[in-house]
Amino acid sequence: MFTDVDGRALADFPRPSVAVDTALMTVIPATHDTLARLGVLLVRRPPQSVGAAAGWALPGTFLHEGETLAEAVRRSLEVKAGVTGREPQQLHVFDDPARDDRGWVLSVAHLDVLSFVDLELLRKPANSRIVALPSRLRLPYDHLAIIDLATERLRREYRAHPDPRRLLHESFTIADLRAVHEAVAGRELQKDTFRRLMIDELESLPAAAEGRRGRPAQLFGRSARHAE
Amino acid sequence: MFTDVDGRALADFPRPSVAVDTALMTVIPATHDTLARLGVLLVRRPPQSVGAAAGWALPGTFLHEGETLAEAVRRSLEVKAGVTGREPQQLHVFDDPARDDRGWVLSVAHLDVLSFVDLELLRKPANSRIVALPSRLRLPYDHLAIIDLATERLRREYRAHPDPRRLLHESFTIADLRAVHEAVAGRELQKDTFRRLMIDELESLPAAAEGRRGRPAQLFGRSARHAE
DNA sequence: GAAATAGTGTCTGTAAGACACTATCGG
DNA sequence: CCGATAGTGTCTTACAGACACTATTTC
Repeated sequence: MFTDVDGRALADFPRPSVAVDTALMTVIPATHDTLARLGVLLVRRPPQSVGAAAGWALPGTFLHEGETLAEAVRRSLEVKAGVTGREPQQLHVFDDPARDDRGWVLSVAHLDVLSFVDLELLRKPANSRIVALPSRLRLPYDHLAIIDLATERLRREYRAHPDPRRLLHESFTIADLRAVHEAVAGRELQKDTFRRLMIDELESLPAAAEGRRGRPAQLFGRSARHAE
Repeated sequence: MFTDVDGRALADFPRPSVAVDTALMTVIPATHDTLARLGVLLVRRPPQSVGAAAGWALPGTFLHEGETLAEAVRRSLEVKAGVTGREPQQLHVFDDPARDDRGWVLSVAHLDVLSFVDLELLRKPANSRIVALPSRLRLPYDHLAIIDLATERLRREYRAHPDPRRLLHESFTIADLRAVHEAVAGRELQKDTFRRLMIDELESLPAAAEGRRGRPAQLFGRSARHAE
């Protein structure tokens, strides 16, 4: 039986193509009649794609030589959507040998997060769109599974700490923070419980929010201890 | 500037070698003067290894064509240690382009778990050893980081559920279960709290443990609801 | 009975969930 | 004053941690 050995020349083995696919998530702000919601960036698939209908997909690319996965993720976001990613995080390797009919392609799924404002300022509208989740769109390959993994990961991150991915700016009210967390969680969070859970990791600033109805809210920033 | 496109021929891109490395974890039973401890399987590195001293390492192999990562993990355990793995689980992809001086090699780290008895019955003693953790051994590549990731993952799995990786047989006492959980956690767990945490997911069997000192303990099995 | 281990009663502190109340703004 | 939003007091429930007690076996 044939078994490989560490010392054997690497060139003797057929090698897979390695791709990255990224769920670039954001929180779509509330409008007058909808709450804030989680969203994901999709890019237009090139029409010359073989074996699959043109349409929308997560941004992805093949890993280049001498490149790390995180660099490939940032490059694919830059090239496909004009967006600069921040901290791509690995989710899972999809490895079904038959998952891509163009050949043997492993895909390393990633999560990255960007604020809606940054995303809208950077992205190329002709090539990309942001869809609210959950979406009824049909996506190719394992892209729906990637979005589910990304959502789950993000929810866990946001469960016990204030805006760990920094979707908000330096100062914000607890109501702002709660709206973001509710969008990520996909459900309403009780205001008193939420406040008590987060307050320990926030630092109150010597200012209050202006230009809103009702009692002005205290502004907060991330406390030094938890700002990382 | 050169940018790849999905439809471009895959063969045009240089491809990395893809390896798997596995932390095959077990719980080393208690002896008369030591508590049960977490252990990991190491295999002897082939002497012809280039660029690194021969010694001990996690079992690993290169991914073969048409193979899934989990299959490669099982094959590497079989070939390198004579052991049949069960449910390899991905931990992380190590992707530093310079991490392996033999060339461009990505490594997908995995975790698998096997009971000590099964492991000792199967493994080839000349090629492999089981070391208790934490270990002071120097290991090549990212293998120490893999072991840390594996330990952390296993600890989370064992925090709130009875023996999810089935290191114990069908029936066991709560003391047996606690010994395993203490080995995984790396610290003592209080017996009353532990019992109350686990009891809901256990089913008491119509038998008691025999051949031990003191009051015989109730035997339990996994309750149907939580057996998965 | 003594030693050893199994199993339980119960107190305390913490924290989530829930509800209702008070506080402070614009108009 | 009213409407609106911010922020808090407090009750209930659950549960982890801790301690001490009872229970049942072997020797």
